[in-house]
Amino acid sequence: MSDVTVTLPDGSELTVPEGSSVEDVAYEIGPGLGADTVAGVINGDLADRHDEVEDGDRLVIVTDQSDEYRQVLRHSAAHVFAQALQRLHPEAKLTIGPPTDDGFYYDVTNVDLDEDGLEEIEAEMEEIIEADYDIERVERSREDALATFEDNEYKREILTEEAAGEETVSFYVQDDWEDLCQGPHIESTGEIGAVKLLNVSSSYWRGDEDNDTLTRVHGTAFESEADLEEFIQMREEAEERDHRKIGSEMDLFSIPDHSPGCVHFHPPGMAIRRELEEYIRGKNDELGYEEVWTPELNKAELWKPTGHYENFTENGEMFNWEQDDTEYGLKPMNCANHAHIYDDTTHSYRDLPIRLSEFGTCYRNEQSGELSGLLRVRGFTQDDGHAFIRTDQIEGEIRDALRIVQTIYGDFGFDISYKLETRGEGAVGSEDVWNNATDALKAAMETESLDYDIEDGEAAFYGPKIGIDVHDAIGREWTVGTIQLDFNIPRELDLTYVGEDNDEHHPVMVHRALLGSFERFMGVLIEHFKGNFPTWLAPEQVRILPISEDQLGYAHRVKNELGDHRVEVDDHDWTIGRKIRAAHDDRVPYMLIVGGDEAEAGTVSVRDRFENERDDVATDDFAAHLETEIESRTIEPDFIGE
RNA sequence: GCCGGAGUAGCUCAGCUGGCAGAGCGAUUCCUUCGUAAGGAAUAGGCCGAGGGUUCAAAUCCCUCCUCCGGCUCCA
Repeated sequence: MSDVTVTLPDGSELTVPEGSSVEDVAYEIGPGLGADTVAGVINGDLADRHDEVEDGDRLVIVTDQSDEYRQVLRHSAAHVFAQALQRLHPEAKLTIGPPTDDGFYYDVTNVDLDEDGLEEIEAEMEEIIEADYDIERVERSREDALATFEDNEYKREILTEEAAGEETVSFYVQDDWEDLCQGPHIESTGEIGAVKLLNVSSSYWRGDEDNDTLTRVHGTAFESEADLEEFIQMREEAEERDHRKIGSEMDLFSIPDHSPGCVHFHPPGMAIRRELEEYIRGKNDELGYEEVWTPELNKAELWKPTGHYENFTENGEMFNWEQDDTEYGLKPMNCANHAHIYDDTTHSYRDLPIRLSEFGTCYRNEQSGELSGLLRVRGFTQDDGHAFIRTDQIEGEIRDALRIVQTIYGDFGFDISYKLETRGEGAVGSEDVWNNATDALKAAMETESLDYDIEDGEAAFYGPKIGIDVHDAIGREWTVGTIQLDFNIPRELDLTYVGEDNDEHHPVMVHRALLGSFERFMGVLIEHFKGNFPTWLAPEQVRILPISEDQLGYAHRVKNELGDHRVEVDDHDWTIGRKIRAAHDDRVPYMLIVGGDEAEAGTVSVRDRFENERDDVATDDFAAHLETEIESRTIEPDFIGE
């Protein structure tokens, strides 16, 4: 018998007899590890402990101490769910049930489920766990499996497509129940310490909206009840972070029923938006952008040459209508208008780059089910900008944009990730042109030493895109800023500049939005800070709290001394304790408490939202600090303890 | 758009086996003038998301629509 050699995580190699399983290798390493083996990771993919290793494989042994263990446990929990479901609803058809980052789901059909039904199933799951059934892997012929799923077209499809060409397929059996599955799984149902079914929603078979609608049940599982408790608590905290809740508590914005997907900014929310606008204006100035403004309402023909019209009307995404025998529309993007401004005069190669920026309000008729607070809306204002450049200016232009993006997200303390979206269906322009543009973006990111994921086929129709992604409170990923490189629209619109050679050339367009849209950015910003905005952004930066009515006059004098900032005097007929409580609830960074002593001494007593306090502060000192703190965009109030 | 859930006072919610629309917080007024996370009392506030139906009687049951929430699909 010949041997095979596998590479272990520490880089060492181990030679084992051919036909050895993951578990055999583990025993070879040590009997303790062998006994603890739950599964393996072969060349990056989870594998059953009985799976054979092949020569050259990279192997990681998974025990109940491994990061992957929870994934295996949750996959088994999905099986326990499916078994419980079929005990209570034998007619239910199973499709797929994988683990996810924070739990598992199972897509089922032919059964009606609601929240009450979930409780019943959860109770049944507890019994299955209590019974501690062994989970065993059984190999069966594909023919046999097909016969088993005579009336389950989904499992049959998996067998005829994914498992095409396989002689045998694996089933996992627990008690009298089994499921077609590649595994791996834990040894017995009793290993699951805690399960919870979270909600019932829906999905499409294979994620395609032309396919059948399935019922998706989300759940989660942990090694212990304590871990589950922690998870539930984290979810509750995430709910507290929800920008819709905070937005209403802080009176930042509303999205009334009469304007679905269109945000009404209230004065406190607009204060934040204005700060963001001024901040970005500053960045655009640094980058050499000139601000313009273009209208939302245009004739539909504006978007026809570029392909925007076709792209945005295909799925009804553009608001457009006939009026006086002419078709009009609301702009879904700003580039066509900016291209017009560029094209309105002639340009020399010496003039380039020409950079136009606009806080441009766009409208897109997003599907009703997609709307979500500030994060997905129908009317939004991009901090948009288009640079018209020569090909020799591409690298510098993209790198400048990437650098400023890093500064900006650093200023807010955001964790961001980059992605590169490449040419997809419906793209305009030749593949060569796209490859050049994509390579240019890659080169710029690599020069800047940025890590990025590639998302094939996800780009806009006119050019490849760098997306800057951040997470919301419940872990959903949203693209905020973007940088896109476009060789196509300048050709389609025949935009030109006169080169050194006295010939006309097409410029290259860089489309970029640093924050993305003010709406989405504010949504993630609210969740990021949980409403506790840095002083420079806080709608109310300082609240002055007089101890009694006698100090109202002094309180207003202090307000005047603080200059042009967002300062309020609390003139309620409340006790000081109540005023402090209210200021904390309103997330005001600084409270200045003024009583008789302060009025006499000309001082203030400072309290910040962390409950730090300092008495007998000269008003000037606080005013000077406030100025500096706002100027430097400090994330947390730091007058006390600096 | 699809599947499921939900819409009651400014906010959070109770009432929903049909029978006079409720609470807490907030707001207003009065008392209190207070020293570091909610002082006391009183008052006001509602087309029970909209429209239709069943019924002697509908917040409650049925239908249609609107909006929101969670997924899916799609995107800044």
